[in-house]
Amino acid sequence: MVRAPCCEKMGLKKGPWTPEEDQILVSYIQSNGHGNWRAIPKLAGLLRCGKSCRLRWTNYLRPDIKRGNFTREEEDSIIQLHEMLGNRWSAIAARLPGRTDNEIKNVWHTHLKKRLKNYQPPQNSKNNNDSKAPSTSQINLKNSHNFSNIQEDINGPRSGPNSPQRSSSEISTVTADSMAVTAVTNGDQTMVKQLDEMDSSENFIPEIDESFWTDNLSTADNSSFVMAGAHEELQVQFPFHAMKQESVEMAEAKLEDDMDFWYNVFIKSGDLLELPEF
DNA sequence: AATGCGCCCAACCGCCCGCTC
DNA sequence: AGAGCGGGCGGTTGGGCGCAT
Repeated sequence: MVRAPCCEKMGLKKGPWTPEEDQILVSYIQSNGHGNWRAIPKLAGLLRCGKSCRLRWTNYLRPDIKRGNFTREEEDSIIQLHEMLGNRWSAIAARLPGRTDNEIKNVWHTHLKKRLKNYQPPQNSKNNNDSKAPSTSQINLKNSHNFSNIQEDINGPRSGPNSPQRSSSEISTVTADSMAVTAVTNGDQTMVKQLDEMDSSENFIPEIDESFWTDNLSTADNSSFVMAGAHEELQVQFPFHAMKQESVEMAEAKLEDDMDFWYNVFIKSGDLLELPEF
């Protein structure tokens, strides 16, 4: 099947959007939502193709988009996520609330590739395909920057003006001997399985399969949420709402504020764990 | 002041995938 | 089963801008 090129948009406008067009699109979507992108231009009275409308909305007009320069922490996260996910920009964007795949792609090509160029990899890197990138085991996301970001994301303001404040949220971390456990919930139910409660003589790696996510993320029973330990490998933390690839507000509404889950994904160096899609 | 050059980023293009009929 | 369609994704483009000469 050969799809007709988007040249059915003959006579339709291309190029930069004007403020007037933006206004029309925003007000239409705000009052009607976007059901069928292809139908939107007609219904809204825009001389654009539906695809152009969708891109304009998702990359620029969406209210939950975080504008402005990327922080160093965000850039570090992108580098790390790119290491894990490759050029899957949408997957990376899903883990960086408020940032779009297009934006991340641009930042990667304009800034981050240069940054990595200056990085001298250790000799005999086993991965010669991208020898300029740091190896997984050389980056530890679990640093103060990331935790301050997490705290900020939960308590605002970066989650957006409409996000509920969670003054009682807290993050607990326990680290010892390169093992760590982290859990975040709202309210007083912070559940941290202390390392000393685990059998630290073993490398405690949870069995993570499809049922792990559904069993643990869909329940309001925090106590059943199993946090994982890891040995010397990298730890990556993702917000639950980001995993769901939805806006903070949407995800929070869906969860009905039952809880926030931040969880660790432990990845063996060179043995990447594919994150489940929700 | 004029010109050239490189960078940035919004927008586009083409392809793929999943759903519906 | 497969055609048709909408939506999503990654790669690419080109206009605007700032800086250097």
